[in-house]
Amino acid sequence: MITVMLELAILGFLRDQPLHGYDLRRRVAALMGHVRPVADGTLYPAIKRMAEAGWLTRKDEPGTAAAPRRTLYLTPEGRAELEHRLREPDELDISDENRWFTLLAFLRHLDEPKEQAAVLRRRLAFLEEPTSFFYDGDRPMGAEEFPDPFRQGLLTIAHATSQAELSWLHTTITTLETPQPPGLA
Amino acid sequence: MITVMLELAILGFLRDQPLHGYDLRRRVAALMGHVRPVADGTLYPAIKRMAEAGWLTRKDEPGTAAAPRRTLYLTPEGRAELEHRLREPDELDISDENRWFTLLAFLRHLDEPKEQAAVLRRRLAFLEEPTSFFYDGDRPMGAEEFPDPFRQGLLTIAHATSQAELSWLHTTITTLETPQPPGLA
DNA sequence: CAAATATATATCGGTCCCGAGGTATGATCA
DNA sequence: TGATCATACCTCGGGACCGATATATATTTG
Repeated sequence: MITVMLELAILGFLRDQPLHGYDLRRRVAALMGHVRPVADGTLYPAIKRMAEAGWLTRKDEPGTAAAPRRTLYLTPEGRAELEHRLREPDELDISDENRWFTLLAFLRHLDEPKEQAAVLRRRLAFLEEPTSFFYDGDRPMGAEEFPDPFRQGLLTIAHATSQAELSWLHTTITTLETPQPPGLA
Repeated sequence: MITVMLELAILGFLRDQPLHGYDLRRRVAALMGHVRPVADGTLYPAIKRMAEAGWLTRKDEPGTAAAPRRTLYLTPEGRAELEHRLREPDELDISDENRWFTLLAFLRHLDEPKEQAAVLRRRLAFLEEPTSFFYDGDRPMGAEEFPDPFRQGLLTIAHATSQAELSWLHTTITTLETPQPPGLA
């Protein structure tokens, strides 16, 4: 599960600029450290695996720093992979919440506002499904299942979260789909 | 990581009433299925492990249903373990968000409102720390790190979530700590 | 009547992932 | 000058977890 988020983050950061592993580690920690910490024993094997898949190349740079660095460059294949993963997210559900946030963090790498809006619309469609969250089948999980104030609180918080995201999605999609008058700055 | 949430849920459900494994499975799925699905290969070993730890006992009931049931009963040791875990949550951070919600779902099992409020206060203290979420050390992660509208949206949603929880915590703590006039209802 | 589905419990192989440790150098500080 | 820390990369053992599978019966559906 972490692999999917981590690989997306690596592809996204390397599209911004070439980085060496240690630097990448810092950025990944800043992005998802509080949500899901990533260990060295996960990061470095991921880099190796992705290099073998041809999504990035490694160039040794001895003498640059304290220890020998291996700078990582995104290949055209890696760039294509990133864009594929942004365009065709295969899961948008709650159990993959972290993954959705990671995707959001790199959605700017799809150049077309129309494409960006299309991805947001998919998330919106998912959130608006009555089967999404706190539903069991088609029956909402309400009073009976959550009789005490603490479970009620859980529902309250979940509802507020979902409302916040929905309203953000609506305004952002509108903005993205409003055609920009050409010739302006 | 799932172990902690799952065991808490099992202890909590069994404090309500004895259940057999399949029933427990349904309830666990209803509670955390959308957040984090739990496989059979995780649930049944957990039951076994917890029985060996002395937190629950199993009683075979042949002929009750299609297949032979093994009804699960919480032992006094299991009950003590549950209350210990509710009273002394060792982690309340974001990476353990699911765990916090699971704890909330069973907090009613601490009988004293004062004790319930104490746990909420700890969560409140954590959320109000400036080092909590979207902070890197003591520097808030703001404009520079999240330059595009999508990362801004991430911040917006996270902020709304946190505000919703904070306001709920404040009112609930106040209610819990308001002494009930004796002799009513 | 046959097939499919739901009930019900459990094991096992294999993968994913983390924590700990290993290696090495430059910088900082007492 | 010696200790300690930050930089920098990587491996390995082991535990947690999932998916698949096995088994067996009652009920529903075609």
